[in-house]
Amino acid sequence: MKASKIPAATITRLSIYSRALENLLTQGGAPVVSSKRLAELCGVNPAQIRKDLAYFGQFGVRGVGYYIKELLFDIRKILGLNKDWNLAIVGMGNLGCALVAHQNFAKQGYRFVCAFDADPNKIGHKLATGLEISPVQDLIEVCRETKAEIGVICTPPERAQEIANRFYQVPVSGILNFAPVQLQTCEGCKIENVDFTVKLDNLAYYLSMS
Amino acid sequence: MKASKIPAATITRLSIYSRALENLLTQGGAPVVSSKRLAELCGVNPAQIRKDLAYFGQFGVRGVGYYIKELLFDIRKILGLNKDWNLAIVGMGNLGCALVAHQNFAKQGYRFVCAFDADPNKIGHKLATGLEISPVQDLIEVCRETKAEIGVICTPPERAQEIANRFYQVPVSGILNFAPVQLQTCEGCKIENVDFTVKLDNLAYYLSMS
DNA sequence: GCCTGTGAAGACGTTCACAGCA
DNA sequence: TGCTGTGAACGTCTTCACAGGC
Repeated sequence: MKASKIPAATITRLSIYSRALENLLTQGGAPVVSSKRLAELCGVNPAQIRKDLAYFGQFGVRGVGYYIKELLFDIRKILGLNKDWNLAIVGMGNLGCALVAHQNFAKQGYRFVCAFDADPNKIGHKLATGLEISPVQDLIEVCRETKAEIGVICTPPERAQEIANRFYQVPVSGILNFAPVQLQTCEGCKIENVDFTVKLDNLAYYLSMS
Repeated sequence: MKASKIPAATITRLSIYSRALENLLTQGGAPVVSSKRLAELCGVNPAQIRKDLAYFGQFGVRGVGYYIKELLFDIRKILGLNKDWNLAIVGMGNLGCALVAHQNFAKQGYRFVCAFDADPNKIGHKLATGLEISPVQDLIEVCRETKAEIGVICTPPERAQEIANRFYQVPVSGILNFAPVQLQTCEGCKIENVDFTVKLDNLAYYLSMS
C-alpha cells in the first residue's frame, strides 16, 4: 500500500469510531448510523467523520447514513485489524501482567506470543494465559522464533532504550512504549508512546489554570 | 490565571521537556542546554522548543542557552507541578495496583489519597503504600474527605461512565481515564484518556501500510 | 560566533456550506 | 427531505529565517 498524506489524527479517530460502532452493534438498535449520531458518541464534528472516511473511499449511503456492520468491517480493514498481530512484551511487573491479562487485546486480534523479564525469580513463571516468562537475554532469539511483530515495553525508564535496541535487531516493525522516556528511533520501526505521566501533567496544567 | 490560546501540543511537549531536563540534571554535565540539544533529546524541532517557551516568557540567555535547573523549575511551575495533587483511583486490578505502585507519580507530586473497588473481597485490603481499598459506594464521601482533586479510572469499560458520573458529583476537576471508552463530559471537569488499544491500532495501521 | 526570541511564511487539519444522490 | 461526499474557507500549529544580545 502507499505511504500517504493521511493525518495521524484521522487514524486515531478511526480507532475510536470502531469502538463506538462495536458498541452500537452489541446494543442492537437500527442497523444504520448517521455521521451526526456517531459524532455525538465520539465527541467530534460530523464533517470530521465524513472527511476521515473520505480518505479511504465512500462508505455511506446518501440520505440514509452508514451501515454499522459494514462500516465497522471496513474501518477494521483500513486499520489492518483483519489479521492477528503478534506481540512481545518486556517487563512483567504489575503493568506488564495487567496488559497480558487485558481482555480487549485478544478480542481485537492482538496476541502475546512471548514475555520477558530481567528478574531471575520470574523466569519460567507461567502467566494466566499459559505464556511463560523468558529471560531478556534471549529476547532477539525468542522474538524471531515466535514471529513477534510488535514489541511492548513495560520496563523502568532506565531500561527502555536498551530493550528498544534489541527489538530493533529482531527486527520488530513497531513498539508500544509504556516507559516514560523518549526512545531513540530506528528506521523501519514505528514507535507509539503511552505516557500517563504526560497526561497527568496535562491535567495538572489545565486544573491550575482555572 | 487566564484561559489562553496555547496549543494543547505545547503543554504535552513541556511535560516531555521537563523529563529530558530531569535526566540532564541527574547526569550532571554542563549546567546549560541549547534548544538544539534539547530538541534532539525530545525528537522535535529546535524552533518548536523556543516557540513553546515563548508562550510563557523568556527563559534563555542569547548566545548561551537555557540553564537546566532554572528551566526545569520554570516548566514545572507552568505545568502546575509546584504543588501536590491528590488522586483518587477506582478499579484496583492489575492496572490500578501498578499505577499506585508507580514510582514516578510520587516523585512528581501526585499522591493517591484514596482507592476504590467494587469487589467486596478487595475492600479493606491494604496496598503496599498503606492505602486501604474502599467500596465504590462510598466514592463521593471518601473523595470529599480526602480532598481528591483528580480521579483515575481503571475499571472495565462498562463501568467507567458510572464512575465518571460519581466523580462529577464530588466534584473532582480532572479525570485520567484508562478505560477504552469515550466518556460523556461534564462542565468543569477536564478528561484525559490513556488509550493503549488506540495506540496499538495506530501501530497496526502503519505496519500494514508498508 | 553562537544561540535565543519572534514575525512571517508555510503546512496542516478542521469546519463550513452546498452539491449530489437516495 | 435527509444525509453523504467534498471543494473551499478558515483556523491552528510548525518551521523558517533573521534580528537582537551575550
